[in-house]
Amino acid sequence: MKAKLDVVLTATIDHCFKEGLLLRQTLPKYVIEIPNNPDHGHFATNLALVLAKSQKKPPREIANIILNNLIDNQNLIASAEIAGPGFINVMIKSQQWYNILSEIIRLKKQFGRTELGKGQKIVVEFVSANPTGPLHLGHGRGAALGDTLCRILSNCGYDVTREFYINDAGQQIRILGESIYSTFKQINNPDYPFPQNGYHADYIYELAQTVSQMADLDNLPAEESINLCAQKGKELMLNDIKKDLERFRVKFHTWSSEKDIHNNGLLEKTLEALEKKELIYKSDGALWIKTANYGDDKDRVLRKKDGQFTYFASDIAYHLEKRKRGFTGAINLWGADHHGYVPRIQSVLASHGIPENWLSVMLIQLVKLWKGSCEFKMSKRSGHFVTLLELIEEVGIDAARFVFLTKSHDSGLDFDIDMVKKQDSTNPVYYVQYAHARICSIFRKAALEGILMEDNPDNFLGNLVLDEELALIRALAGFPSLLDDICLNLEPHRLTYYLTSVASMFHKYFNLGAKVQEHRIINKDIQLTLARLFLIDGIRTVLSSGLDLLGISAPQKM
RNA sequence: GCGCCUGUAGCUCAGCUGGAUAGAGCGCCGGGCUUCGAACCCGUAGGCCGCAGGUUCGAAUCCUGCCAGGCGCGCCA
Repeated sequence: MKAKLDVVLTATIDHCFKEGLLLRQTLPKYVIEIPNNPDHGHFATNLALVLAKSQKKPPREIANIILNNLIDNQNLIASAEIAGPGFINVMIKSQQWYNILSEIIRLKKQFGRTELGKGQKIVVEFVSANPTGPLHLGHGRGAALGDTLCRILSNCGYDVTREFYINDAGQQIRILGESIYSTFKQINNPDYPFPQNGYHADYIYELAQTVSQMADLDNLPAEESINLCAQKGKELMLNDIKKDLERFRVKFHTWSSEKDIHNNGLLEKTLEALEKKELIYKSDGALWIKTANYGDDKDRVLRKKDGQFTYFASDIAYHLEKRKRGFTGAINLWGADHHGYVPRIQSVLASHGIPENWLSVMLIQLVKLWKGSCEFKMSKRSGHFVTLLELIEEVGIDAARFVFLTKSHDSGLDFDIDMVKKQDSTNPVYYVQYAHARICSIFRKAALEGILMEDNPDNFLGNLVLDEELALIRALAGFPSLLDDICLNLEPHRLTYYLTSVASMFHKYFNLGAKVQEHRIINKDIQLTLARLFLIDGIRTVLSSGLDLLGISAPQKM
């Protein structure tokens, strides 16, 4: 609808240029927005305000010229007026809104699908937890945000690949092996030394139990046992991670392994290519890459003096490989503690002529845990953390996802454990789900009363004349463009606010019937009843689609 | 010291990318079920949008400088 109105405005301005009513110029940026205050119309535009300077006329005068020359071929506009300093407030004809509701009812869950990303192939890398321990709350936030973003991108026509990058090549896997092995040895020998920086936690003990049943750790050479513990521990951990993610309704298409990059020669090939581009050099016995020329603070080491590759080296290979796989765009969801790596990796991409906007990095600020007024410090090494699994067992998947998804990713998140535990019926997710269940219940009631739904809504919708009804239709109409906005700005959290607001409008509307018989959805006037049933059917469709995109269930009863 | 993020109601957070009277949930106080689901609705109280300048018709939003908090600045992973 906004787009249709924009057509009207540009046609009008064009007309004014031709007639010499306005000086010909390129249009400055203006907005068409939905005003907070319903008195300001369905849409408001600042077009006249932004034109004032270059036209050298007062904004209200320009607004007047525009309104006197409106080219409204599609017959959208019911009325339009000038307000305040020069806003143009526009009311759209009710019939236009009925048409949209009719479309929602016809399209059902297809409504809201858009083609914004048509032809674009993007890879979204998220979670990417080290397989050295179970997923904790921070991973949960990344998982919920990444998964929902992927769902919305797919909905909007993007071809999305969900990817988990496994850091399975470094020192931390070695430490995992040592921790498991030492824990095993300590069962019979409490004095057996434990590695410095080792992981102290219950899950290590469980891994030690499992691995010791798979192999005779006591009679193998220590080194061999440690390798085995590392290998098996990693596999078991990764399995757990996959299981937890699936439980959390998060799926991946590809699991990309850092170790593979080392083993399959990709790293060497990448180095050769960098060499050809004269991007690397040797210094102090180490191998360096010139990132400083492309926006980084300084050059970085690829291979250390001791011959080991840095984490950054495989990261470069990984990202350049992603580019080669033909993606038109890439999105990484990283913990905010990795923000220092953004200019680093961007500079490597820049050195290959890859534009900066090819890779978007969403930095997810840390989740801080509180217990009452005390901060609950999490650490894998100390074994002191709250796992994702514990959270979903405590509050349920729907509630957990909703909490993560109501926060913007770049704002830190304080999570009070005690609050979360009691967030059963006070969690806002139930508010949205309740609206859906309530609508389903009304349809059950209607069926009991023998009301038969008609196929074609168009003969009935004209009965919807209450402000609340028209406001609801307008809110539903904004669903597709909201989803597009979310894709363009990478802001999945906005969907939760939208759904909460639609649910709120519905609950208010429903409650009108408590006081006034005629305002009930099922009432004595069958024509009106059918119209209202069509309306709430449309609401149900949008709520259900929206909840799907959040990975949250839309219950028929609760 | 440098860089990124944050600072909005008692608490947790939104604020549609510069718009008109700044919002929600929770919490507090009060009201509403003999008929469509009270997991709901209605009302009251609660704000120097961290502070100070600047940009303009117009600033929570953009710019500069401070203040406070978080996180990073390795030939660690």
